[in-house]
Amino acid sequence: MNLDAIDDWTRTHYSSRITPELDGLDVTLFGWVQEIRDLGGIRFIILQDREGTVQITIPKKRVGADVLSRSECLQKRFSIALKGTVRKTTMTPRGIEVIPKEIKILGTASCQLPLDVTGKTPANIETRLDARALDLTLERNIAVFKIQHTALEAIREFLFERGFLEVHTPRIIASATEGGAALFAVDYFGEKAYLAQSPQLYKEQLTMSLEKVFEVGPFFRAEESHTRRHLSEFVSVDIEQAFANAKDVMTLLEQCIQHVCTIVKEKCKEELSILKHKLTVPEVPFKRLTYDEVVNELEKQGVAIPWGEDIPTEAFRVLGKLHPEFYFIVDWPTRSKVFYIKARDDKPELCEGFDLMWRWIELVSGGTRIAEKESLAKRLQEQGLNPDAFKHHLQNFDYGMPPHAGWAIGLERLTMMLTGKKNIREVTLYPRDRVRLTP
RNA sequence: GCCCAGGUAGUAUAGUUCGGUCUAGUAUAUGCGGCUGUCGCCCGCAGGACCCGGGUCCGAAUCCCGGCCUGGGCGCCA
Repeated sequence: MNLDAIDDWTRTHYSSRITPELDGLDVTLFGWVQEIRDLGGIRFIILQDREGTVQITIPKKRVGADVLSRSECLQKRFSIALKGTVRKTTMTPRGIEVIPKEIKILGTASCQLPLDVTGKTPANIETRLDARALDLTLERNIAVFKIQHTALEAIREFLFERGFLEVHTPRIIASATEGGAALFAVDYFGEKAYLAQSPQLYKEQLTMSLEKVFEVGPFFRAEESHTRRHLSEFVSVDIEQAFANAKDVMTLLEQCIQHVCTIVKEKCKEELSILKHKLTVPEVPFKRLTYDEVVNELEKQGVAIPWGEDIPTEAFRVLGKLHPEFYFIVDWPTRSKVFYIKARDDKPELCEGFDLMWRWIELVSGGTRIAEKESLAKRLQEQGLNPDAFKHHLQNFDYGMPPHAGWAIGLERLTMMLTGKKNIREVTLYPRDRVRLTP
């Protein structure tokens, strides 16, 4: 098929901007054919773009020969441009339609698509991810990522206003930053290197200079996780603040979460309604449960956890039923948290780390960090890590490391909360997990 | 890594219990034809599938074994 050139055409309106008030106006639209309904003498084409759809109506006897012949060639997912006149009508749900004067065919598509692009015949997640670029054209999927975008915009706005600087730390690193999670190895000019699992040590170092920093970026965990809430590559929203402790950053966090919910609820009404998701703006402060309280609550529910142990998923699910919204878990046993979390001065067996839970899912984790070199080296050893591997990090503690604290939000998990999606891969454009490396 | 469940047209499913009218049904998608107000349009026609390999049996989509793939759960974690 011969394709048309765009020439000097430019879009005048997105589909969603066509309103009855524009009756009689000539517009130029760009987009894709989503659906064709041909009734014989009249043909309806649903034109889709990023913002929605609009009906193009072709009364066959009343349009030019060129419009007629081009419209006959159209198939689903063809990308097209058209110039036409807006017409107010009572015969479409939105009260408008566009009568084309000129159509350009800019791109074609195969006739048998791997997914139903109108979204009426739903496909399995596996089929959808295999054809993810096409899957993402569905209105309900676009809605997810518009919400994610809006959430991120709200977070940035919130942090900028409070004087945080956005930074970028290395993704390629020489050794483990946290010890625990497994790393992906990469070849770095013949040397062994790793993909970063977290910006933790770098953002801590930056509190010495930039004081308040945040970073949004992908991190990598080579865990063999096989769940609806884990990815091998995920996006973390990390902050770190000098001259602050856990209490300070917890207040910051709950305000940030509240702000995000407020903004998303306000700006994404349409998207939330497409997803049929009710978002409630949480009240602050969030509940603060201590580890001991949690263990006691769970015991009453018949779930026993030996003191000092981490809380297993099954127990979190029970906990999520008891606390169906946001809640912090604080005063964790020191030995259950990563090495850089500061122990309490009064009770060293407890630490100043916290988790922000949403129902049963860990959404954020953070805490006051150890700012003193000897304590940090000691904790490294206690956790079975080699302080020598961290000497580049440790030496910075000789140069004026301020007391500091911070947290990290799992962006995809936050998006799950905001959209009501139950599988993290739904809220990831191109998810990477134990078994998926493509597309 | 461990434990469950499952693989049927492009997509989503019925059928598998208890092997035989299954020549594998349905919806949607696709192709062709018809239709001037559809909006999950409608009507007619057509083509399109039992994951792979082995076994049991007169006979396997169905039972058995092995493999591959997928989904979910656990552990780990955000």
